[in-house]
Amino acid sequence: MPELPEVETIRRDLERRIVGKKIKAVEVRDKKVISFSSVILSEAKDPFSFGSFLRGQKFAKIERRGKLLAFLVAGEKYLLVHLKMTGQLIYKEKGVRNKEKMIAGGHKISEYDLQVPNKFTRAIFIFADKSQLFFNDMRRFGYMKIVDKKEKERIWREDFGIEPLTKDFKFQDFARLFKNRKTNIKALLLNQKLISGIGNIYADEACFCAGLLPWRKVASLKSIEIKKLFQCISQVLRVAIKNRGTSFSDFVDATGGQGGHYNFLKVYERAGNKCRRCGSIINKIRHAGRGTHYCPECRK
DNA sequence: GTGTTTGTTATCAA
DNA sequence: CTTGATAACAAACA
Repeated sequence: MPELPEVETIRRDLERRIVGKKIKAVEVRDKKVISFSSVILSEAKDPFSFGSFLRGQKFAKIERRGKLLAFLVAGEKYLLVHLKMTGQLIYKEKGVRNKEKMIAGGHKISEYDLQVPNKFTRAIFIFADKSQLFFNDMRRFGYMKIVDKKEKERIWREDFGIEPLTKDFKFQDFARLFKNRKTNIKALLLNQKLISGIGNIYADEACFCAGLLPWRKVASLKSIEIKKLFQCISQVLRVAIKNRGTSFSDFVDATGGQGGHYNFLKVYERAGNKCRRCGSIINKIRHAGRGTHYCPECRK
């Protein structure tokens, strides 16, 4: 599951590799993952394909909001890319076998990740220098969508809450989310309209870091606990980015390599193992329909 | 055949 | 109107 650290890792990987390169061709293997905003469609004089829209253009920069990527193209249009659960963006230079980079690490990575294209490749971008970008998605939840600047900015403004790791991530704004709300900590952290980019892995990790049980009602938190959680979110996300994200099922970075954060996780996917802080056994329950990991002892 | 995995949205309830 | 809780979706794997 690519969350903020994984998507940011991909963004950085791709920015230095594909920005400025001319798009020579686009191969769409699965139309389900492609769409256009209605404004784009109404602007078009003639019906056009995804490929003909992007051909000859360049990605000028790559932005990220939460788990969503936006590739800027000419005419202030954006290609939005959401990887949802199993999406991948894998860049490959001509003649380079990504397979050779896929060494060690080993956490249940599918054999299909070892080579591109594969049967889950939904679209391929071919650049003028013969390098290629593969959009893979086993489950087909992910999407690529062309939108105009206005729509992109509306999404940036309305669909996402506070962006962690930016100057807009201020304690006062974060603490305000806890007022007059009947929900629990984990549901709040997973709500993209309140705070962007946190998914199941880092929600559990942030709660553990703060010594808080994920199902606690947010209204019951003392100011000092909210402060701790606020600091933990930044810390947990920063370290995960530094380690290039967590790979345990499908995530690979933009070169097809695994993230290095798996072995640093404190609770996620560690049920039955000893807590790295206190030595008791990490537990896992189902909360709000999601696997939720916690240490029964490490909490204030 | 069954249960499990989760990001997001749809739907219904309060 | 807002908010919250839950189901549904997708597809592969153990």
